[in-house]
Amino acid sequence: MPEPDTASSSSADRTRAAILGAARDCFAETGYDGTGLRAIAGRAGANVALIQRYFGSKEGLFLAAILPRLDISLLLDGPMNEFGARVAAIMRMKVDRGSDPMSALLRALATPSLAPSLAAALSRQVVAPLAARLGGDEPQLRAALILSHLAGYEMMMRTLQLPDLVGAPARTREAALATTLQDLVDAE
Amino acid sequence: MPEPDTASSSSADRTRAAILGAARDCFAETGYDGTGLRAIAGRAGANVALIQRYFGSKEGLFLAAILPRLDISLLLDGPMNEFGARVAAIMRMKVDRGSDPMSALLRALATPSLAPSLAAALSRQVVAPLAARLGGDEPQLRAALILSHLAGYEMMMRTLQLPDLVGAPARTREAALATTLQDLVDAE
DNA sequence: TTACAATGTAAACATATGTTTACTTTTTTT
DNA sequence: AAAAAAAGTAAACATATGTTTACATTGTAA
Repeated sequence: MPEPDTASSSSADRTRAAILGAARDCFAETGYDGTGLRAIAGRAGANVALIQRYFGSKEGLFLAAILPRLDISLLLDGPMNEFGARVAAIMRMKVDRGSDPMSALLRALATPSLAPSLAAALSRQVVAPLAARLGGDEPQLRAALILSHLAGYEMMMRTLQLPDLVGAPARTREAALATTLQDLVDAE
Repeated sequence: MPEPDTASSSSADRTRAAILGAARDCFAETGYDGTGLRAIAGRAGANVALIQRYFGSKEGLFLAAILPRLDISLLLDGPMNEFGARVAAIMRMKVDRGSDPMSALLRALATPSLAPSLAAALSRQVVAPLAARLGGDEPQLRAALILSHLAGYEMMMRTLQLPDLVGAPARTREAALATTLQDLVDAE
């Protein structure tokens, strides 16, 4: 019984990983409801039934593909008095490649059946680590508001592509984003 | 050929209105993808085929039900130096009844096919009127950021019900929301 | 009352969905 | 090499979807 949990190995692990990767791409591009299991399987070069075998259900696949990638350590890597500018810069770099977990998660926020799982994961993996780096009062609330602002910003920028936002000068837009985020970090 | 465009009248206008109302409720509760036309028709006490007759398609019904209700004049009714507090208060009152266009629209932001229509409507009916009341530089951008923040806030509060947000003291939460919004209004 | 258009109804259509079943091929173990 | 487990495949299942068609009912005008 070989059990290479994290490392990769023969066949099963390869297709498992291929399915996970294809799922991340599809969910990010067309959302949770808009993605069919056959599209994922086709993209992964695997059979549809293998999704059920390895992940139990569509929801199980989504959670397995997205939740482990919810990591904000990159955003927290540095002094917190530069948090706003740092996050704004990282957001700019991620605009091109839309297959990341952030896009997939944003598009899944509107799916009621996923809400409980996503809320718990965001609270534990995003809000909690961020709040731990915040001083002042109500760090959890302020961390949640930072997440809210980023979620709204990314949704308007990527999913909706609101012209008033995407059409604004990049420097001005990023400066405004950085200011709002930093204000939430520095709130008394 | 009676054509009572805005006013109401016999039969056809009544069921038309019933379908619109039921659509608003359903879309707000279960989202765009999660709502079936049969659910709307049943709630309206009408036949499914009438939806096609009166609104052409599911997308046509959604747009007809939501877009005309996108009105922020209530938020703009008052001095702009109290904008943040005013909006925060209004948001609190709307938490209970979730059948309003805002909930429906939030849940539809993730549906790619609706994005172009929604972006145009939000830009024209929300961002533009708000920007017209803002002084300073880049009023359009700042208006779009205000909308983004509200969208993220409402999504985390209602759809996701993020515990760090809904569990925070109401007064503190609303004060923080008001501050962020007012800062965007007053930005230099 | 007879025509005609408006309104409403029931059923079928075509398709897509997530999931399951039965089976074949490949790999590993004995 | 024979047996057993693992991995992969193809097809069916049950259901739900948006949409369309053909038909019945109602209301109105001639």
